[in-house]
Amino acid sequence: MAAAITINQIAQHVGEEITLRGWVYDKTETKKVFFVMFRDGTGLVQGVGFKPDLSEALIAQLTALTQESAVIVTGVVQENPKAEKSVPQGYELAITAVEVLQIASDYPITPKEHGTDFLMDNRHLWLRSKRQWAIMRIRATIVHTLRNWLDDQGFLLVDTPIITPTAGENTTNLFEIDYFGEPAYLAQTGQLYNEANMMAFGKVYCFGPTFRAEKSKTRRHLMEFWMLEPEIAHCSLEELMTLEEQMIAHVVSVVLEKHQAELAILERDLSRLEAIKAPFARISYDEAVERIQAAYAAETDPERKEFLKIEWGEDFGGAHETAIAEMFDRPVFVYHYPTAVKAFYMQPVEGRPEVCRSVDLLAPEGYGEVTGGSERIFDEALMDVRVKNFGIDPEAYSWYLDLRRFGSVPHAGFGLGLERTVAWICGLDHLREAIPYARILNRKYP
RNA sequence: UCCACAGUAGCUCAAUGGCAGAGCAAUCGGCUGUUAACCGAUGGGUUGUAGGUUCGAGUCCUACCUGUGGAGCCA
Repeated sequence: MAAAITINQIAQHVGEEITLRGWVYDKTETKKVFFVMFRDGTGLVQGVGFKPDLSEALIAQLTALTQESAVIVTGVVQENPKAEKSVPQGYELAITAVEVLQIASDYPITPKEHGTDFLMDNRHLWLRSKRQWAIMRIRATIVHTLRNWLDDQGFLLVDTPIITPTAGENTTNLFEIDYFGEPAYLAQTGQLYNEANMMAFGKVYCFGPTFRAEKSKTRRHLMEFWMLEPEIAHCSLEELMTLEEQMIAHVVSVVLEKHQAELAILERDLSRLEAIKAPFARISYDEAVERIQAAYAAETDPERKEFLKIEWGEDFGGAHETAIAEMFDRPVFVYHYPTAVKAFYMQPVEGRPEVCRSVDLLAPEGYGEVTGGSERIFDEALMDVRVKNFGIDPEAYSWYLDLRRFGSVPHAGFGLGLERTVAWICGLDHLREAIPYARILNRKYP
């Protein structure tokens, strides 16, 4: 019995007879030759069966194989530069034996084109496709790299709860659940707990799913998405930006280093990723508004022009973010947003309380806001005023207000939307492909 | 919630108000180191639902359902 290996190890076994455990990805049969593409989760390799060399029994087995049938296949690894659809490229398997575990019939996803609705209904099967394979592997690397990088920088992972008694940011847009007769909510953010954890451990982060019951119906929104949220004691907004740009530039470089094959499958423009080097541009909200207004003045298409309209004080829409991002070849920080459009806990700018010490990072190519962060208010009296003005019940937040009473320090933090980061790095046109099972408006199946 | 578009074979789509079709997939046969292979044959339909106009509706009208794209909201 030949040694069982995985396809990603195949280059180390040229000339050897090996065994693969996987599935049939595709099959072409001619009078003389079988070409069976196998996948095993680690890669794709074409198996070749030259009929005159095969036993009748093996020919019968290969004839019966269908797309997505489960097989254990044995063969001799050969180099073949023409095997360019394989991953890794350049290898194929001369089939010597096949053990069939299950014959699949009428697999719904064919090599031809399909519509979004059909693919989303078959997401559990769609994940087997080459493109989804590439995305999920890059997503895993992004998660791994982000966490490792923070760990190496002295951050401590401290998990925050998913079931929470009160709203994190916005009082609407919460998923309410029945907590033994009491209302509770799925977390929109771990940030408030993060601040408590930061006071305990200095530099912390949480990473987990967050939930927004927004009736958003765009390519940039999910009801359930994963967020990485670092929170740092004694950190200024400028230091926060430096941390973010180093972290993100590092993640992009690791993906470029480890996932050339996956990026090729996704047909990603590598030059756009290779440009992602720290430092990133930093512009104020004031400057951003001026730049958008200039773009508005220059825009000739009346439809596009309408979306670019903006007055100082308004938050950015998708078109505004894209217009700003298009002016740079790498992500751009926009800082000091109007206090009125941001959350209650953001520190006002000294001498200019109408803007706050907040910063969003806009990804290139129209991928929008990938991080949002700020310095937090640490003065107890100011926090009390803000809580009152935002109509927040101080009783429900008394544990949070305690943080300003017991050893309050200046601090800052941000949240990074994982799916937006994945979509940007992979060059996806919709967030639904950036997460295994997307929860989007009116869709929770499968 | 609002705006726009769409719903016809397993999938992707055609069909001036007048016989409901093609490609792919499936099945069968042929052919070729193929890789979205190619060639031939076969099977496959309550045209999203309900109602209306009409001699006649996939097509026009009304309502609803579902989906897609976008707005607002946000990461």
